[in-house]
Amino acid sequence: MSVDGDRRRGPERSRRLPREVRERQILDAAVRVFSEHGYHYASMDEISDVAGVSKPMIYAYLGAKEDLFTECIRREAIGLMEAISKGVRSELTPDMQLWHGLDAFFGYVDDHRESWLVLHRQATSAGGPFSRQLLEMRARAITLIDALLTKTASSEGMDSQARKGTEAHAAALVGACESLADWWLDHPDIPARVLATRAMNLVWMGFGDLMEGNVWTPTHPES
Amino acid sequence: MSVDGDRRRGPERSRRLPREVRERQILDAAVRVFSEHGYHYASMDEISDVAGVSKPMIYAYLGAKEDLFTECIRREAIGLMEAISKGVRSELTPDMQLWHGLDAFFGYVDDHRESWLVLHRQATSAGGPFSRQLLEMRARAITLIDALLTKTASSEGMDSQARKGTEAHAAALVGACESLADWWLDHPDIPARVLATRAMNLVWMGFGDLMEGNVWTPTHPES
Amino acid sequence: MSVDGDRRRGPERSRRLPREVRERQILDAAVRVFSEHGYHYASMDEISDVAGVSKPMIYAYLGAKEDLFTECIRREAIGLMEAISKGVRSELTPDMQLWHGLDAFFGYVDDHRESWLVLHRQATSAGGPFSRQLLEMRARAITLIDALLTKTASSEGMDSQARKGTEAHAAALVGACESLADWWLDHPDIPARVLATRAMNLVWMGFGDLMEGNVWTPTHPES
Amino acid sequence: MSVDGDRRRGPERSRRLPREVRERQILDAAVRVFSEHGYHYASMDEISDVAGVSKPMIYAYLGAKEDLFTECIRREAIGLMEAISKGVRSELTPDMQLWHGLDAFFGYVDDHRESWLVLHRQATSAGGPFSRQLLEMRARAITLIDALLTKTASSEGMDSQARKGTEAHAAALVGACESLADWWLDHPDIPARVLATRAMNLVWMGFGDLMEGNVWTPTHPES
DNA sequence: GATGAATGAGTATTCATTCAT
DNA sequence: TATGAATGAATACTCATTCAT
Repeated sequence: MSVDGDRRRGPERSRRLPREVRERQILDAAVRVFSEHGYHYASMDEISDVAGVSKPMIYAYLGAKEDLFTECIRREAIGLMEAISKGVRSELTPDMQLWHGLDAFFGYVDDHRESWLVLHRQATSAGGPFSRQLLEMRARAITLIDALLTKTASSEGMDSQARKGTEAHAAALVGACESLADWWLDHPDIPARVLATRAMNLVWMGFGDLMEGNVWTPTHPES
Repeated sequence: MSVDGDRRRGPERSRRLPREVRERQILDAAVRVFSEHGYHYASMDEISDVAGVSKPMIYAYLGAKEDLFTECIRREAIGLMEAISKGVRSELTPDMQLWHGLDAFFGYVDDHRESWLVLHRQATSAGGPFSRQLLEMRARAITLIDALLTKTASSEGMDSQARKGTEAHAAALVGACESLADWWLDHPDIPARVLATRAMNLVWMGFGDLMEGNVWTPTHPES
Repeated sequence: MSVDGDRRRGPERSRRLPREVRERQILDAAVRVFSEHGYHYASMDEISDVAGVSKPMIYAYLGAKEDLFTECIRREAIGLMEAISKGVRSELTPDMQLWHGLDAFFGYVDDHRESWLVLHRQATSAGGPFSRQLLEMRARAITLIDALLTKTASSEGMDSQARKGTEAHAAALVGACESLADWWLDHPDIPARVLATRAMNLVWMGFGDLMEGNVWTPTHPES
Repeated sequence: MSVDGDRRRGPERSRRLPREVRERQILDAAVRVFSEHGYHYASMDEISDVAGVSKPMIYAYLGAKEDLFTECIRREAIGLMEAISKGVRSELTPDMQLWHGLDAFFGYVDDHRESWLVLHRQATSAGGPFSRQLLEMRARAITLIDALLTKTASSEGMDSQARKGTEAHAAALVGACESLADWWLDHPDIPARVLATRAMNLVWMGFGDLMEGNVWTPTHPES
């Protein structure tokens, strides 16, 4: 299948490294391979090859293929959530929190396409036990957004009926962002910030407003 | 692996059926099995079992596993798009077209969970050659929505900058609907119509409006 | 494997033919397919296709694949032997009999490459039960030649030691002719008669004589 | 299919052998099985069984069935050609070179029936990509003999017409030897040397001479 | 700590062959 | 007579996983 004779190798297979380093090597390789071929078409052989480590090491350090994949997702999910969390500072107003969160999200995806691919494409549908990891992250994201929306809503005295819908609304927003990120892969010239703005408008203004020329913009644009 | 000893069988293995019928049987079984286990964990053995047909028939009629899966996607994608198309009648105003399209979408997903699972979850990430089929359908959906949005925009004299964004907006909407449909799986009590309404509001009104009590509703609610 | 979409078909699948005709149709197709792909790579499907007859017919008329192949060999072997026999008329002197036999052999191979391929290449090594059929034909040929050689030998008072070797000599001659015929496939410009002459010289004169300019030629060259 | 319940096993399945050794074991087993059943009827299962090695090892070390078979042919062809080359020492006169070459050939076949079977029977007709390997060896042999004949011919002032025929003559000789070797399988009592002598006489003297009592003999008969 | 050697268990795919019509 | 429909049985090949060193 993978015919490339000059198999790119990872680190020059230096010996006797501390466990911590090895683990990172392996995970890096795994993310790369998983993002390239998908969970099922990725073989432990290739991962060990790319990592510059023998297969038994992988099993010793990170367990079976499933565990390895799960760990990949976990690591990348944490990375993504951390990036987002950094943006969402609690001293900001809800809408600015949301804006910075979106901005951080698209910025992260921009910088870590492989991570994003693993998280979104592979993890979603790799099969059984992985979705959970992913769904949890998604759930966290939805909850986060839901909280923001709810806070806004209650502070502005939103009627109770609309309030009920915030969770669904948050789910929709997450999906919209994922979809935008996907769509982005085919339109790579667009800067991250533009996408973030679009997502923000989608949530905040709605298409109806857009038509009337009401566009949301960050009040204090940065950098 | 598959532990159910009393393997459920499909049709009572009646013999000598015309090709057309068998093909449908097989596709039905395939959709069922693929939606349940995912592409990779689905085995031809189980599919043939569920279809009540021997494996050689499957290969004779529908080709290798890849072809079979592709055909599943194709059939379901067509089904979904037809359902939607039925809603989007061109004599309606754009917003009503959009509304009926969304309504049809959620209605279809409600009635054909398996089909939706195959289309959304499995096909997205099954690996190589399948995404294309899927991406095409998605692209068609995006184009369709884009057209609606653009028509509205131009008829209402939208400024050119916002008009540029309609495709991304459409992509976001598609993603949002997918995500809503997914989220729905965990909240099955909500009626399809409610979701459609929410999606419509998301697109049309934006959250800002929602907070102000501006809620879009179909002018002529039906049934 | 066989990708030719416009699968050449045999006779226009006319119906209700007498058994005899059908059998010939089938055998013709079989010889063609076997000679092209070899016994194992030939599929009953392709044969039935080429013959313009459904598979059950083949089984009804000619039995299983093995039987079919055996019958092919039988028919072609008979054809070849008959051609040769026609040349070897008993009223001729032994050397002229041999000469005409060789001439007939190369002439036949020239006219029936497919038959020859089936007989020589496929039948030789197709595996178990076929070689017999082939070996029998070969044995008949060897016996025939042996008889000629022996007759010559005894009529010329050959010493008994040399006489013992005639069978091996005959075997060698048969092999030499086969090899020549094979070699011929790569040098198709050479006329059949030239090869026959060469074979004759090989047997009759030996290389030593050839060097001395002793060349055997048919005394009465024809047409 | 293979009915011998008490499947003979190869080496006592000793563990942890270096790759080189395993490869030889596997090739030995493969030659044995291929020579016995032929390429198509030989199953990888049986080969792995006979080799005392699991199938994955075979694939890891020697590749797919085709590759394995090709490698068998290559190894055996090299063995045969080396044996012959040892006999054909360039300081000898051409006829003695030829004689020793023939002697070496029949000696080798005598000692390695299985190898010969694989080379001659199976490789000839196994189907597609193998014949090449074989045909190359054959071509080498023909060229070798052709060179010998040509050298003799030119040194003795053979006329140009006869000289042209040496390649065909060589091809015929190769075929004759193969045929003799085959025929030998049914007459195993005959010593190799006798066959070599007969082949030599066939080439060198021709039947005509034989009848006159002219027999070629090695001037310095050995062991 | 690190790995080359080794395998069990599974899966897609094919093909000769035979009913039922 | 003639065939489309149907299958049992086999086989090549792969991959995650684990010893023995």
